[in-house]
Amino acid sequence: MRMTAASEYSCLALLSIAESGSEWCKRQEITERFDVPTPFLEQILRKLVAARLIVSRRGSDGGFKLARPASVITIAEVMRAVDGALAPVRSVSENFYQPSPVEASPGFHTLFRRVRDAVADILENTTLEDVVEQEKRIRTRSRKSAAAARRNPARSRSTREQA
Amino acid sequence: MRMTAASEYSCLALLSIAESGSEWCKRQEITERFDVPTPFLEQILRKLVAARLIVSRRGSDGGFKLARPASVITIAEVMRAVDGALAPVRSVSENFYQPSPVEASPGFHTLFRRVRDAVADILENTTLEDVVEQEKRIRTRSRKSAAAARRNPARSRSTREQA
DNA sequence: ACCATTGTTGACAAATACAATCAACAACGT
DNA sequence: ACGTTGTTGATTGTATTTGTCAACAATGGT
Repeated sequence: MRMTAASEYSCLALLSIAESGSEWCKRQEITERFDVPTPFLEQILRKLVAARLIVSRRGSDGGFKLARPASVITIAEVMRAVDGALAPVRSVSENFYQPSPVEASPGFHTLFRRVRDAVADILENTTLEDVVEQEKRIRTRSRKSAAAARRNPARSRSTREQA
Repeated sequence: MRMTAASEYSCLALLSIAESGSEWCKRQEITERFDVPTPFLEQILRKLVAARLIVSRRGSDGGFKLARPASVITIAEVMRAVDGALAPVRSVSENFYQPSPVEASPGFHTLFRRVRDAVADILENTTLEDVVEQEKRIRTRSRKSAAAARRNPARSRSTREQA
């Protein structure tokens, strides 16, 4: 019930690219920031280009940019482009249907359909922009709490959790 | 983002076993009903026994029974016993935590955590009994609609969907 | 025109996980 | 004792995942 490393990396790559804004984001920026094996990242970026989520430019000032604003790229699209179906079993997939054993059981079929819908509901309604915003908020918050911790170490979260 | 064939089969196996009630359900019943490769089913049943979800008895009147009432076996337990984590990435798993790349992004980490919670929420709160009940209801309904279809083929669902 | 930089492509290889199989064995009921 | 049924461990084939490589193509700067 899990996604592949490739789709994890693709998320991180898109984060870097999104944060680069109108600048061309180089592969190297991504591999350095997130420690992704370079040639593996190549493949992943290829898929993202093929899926028209990003565009690329070669040359000394080349790199990658989002093909459309982050606000209209859903994470569901990303996952589908890289991993395929969102559904736990192929037989309940909307976009990648294939027969599978659970079809023999209406009860389980319904259940897994609900799971698929729950996952899809989240990922369809979360855009890359949402994630970038969330990312900013959390980074700001942790800078603040780090500052607070320096002022008063006794009350800080990490100190408490040592206990 | 999908579960394995093994956990699909394990669901079907548990359905058969649950429906057998206090009777011992034989392996053969399961393989015949759902067309599961027999020796593969062995392995799966082993895991279910090891996870103490079912108990077994050898001998000419042997077979498998639920280890506890279907009403206190959640599908989440089943999936964990056979497939491991419910989470899309190991780093957001409650029961099978392991480091994984997305940890480098608080934004995505939060998102995938939400996905995990949504899935867990469904599977933790659905018992095997719920599925069996659902199964009965749907079978009754389709018998009724089959009867209805015989009375008035023009309005039946399957006829409409041919269009 | 040339060069360094950067992305593109396709093929390839290693590692892992998945799915399936088998044979010898152990318990149980009659 | 006998047949039935589950148990165990080892093993195998295959697909997928993950990672690598080398040759190539475009771009910008000099």
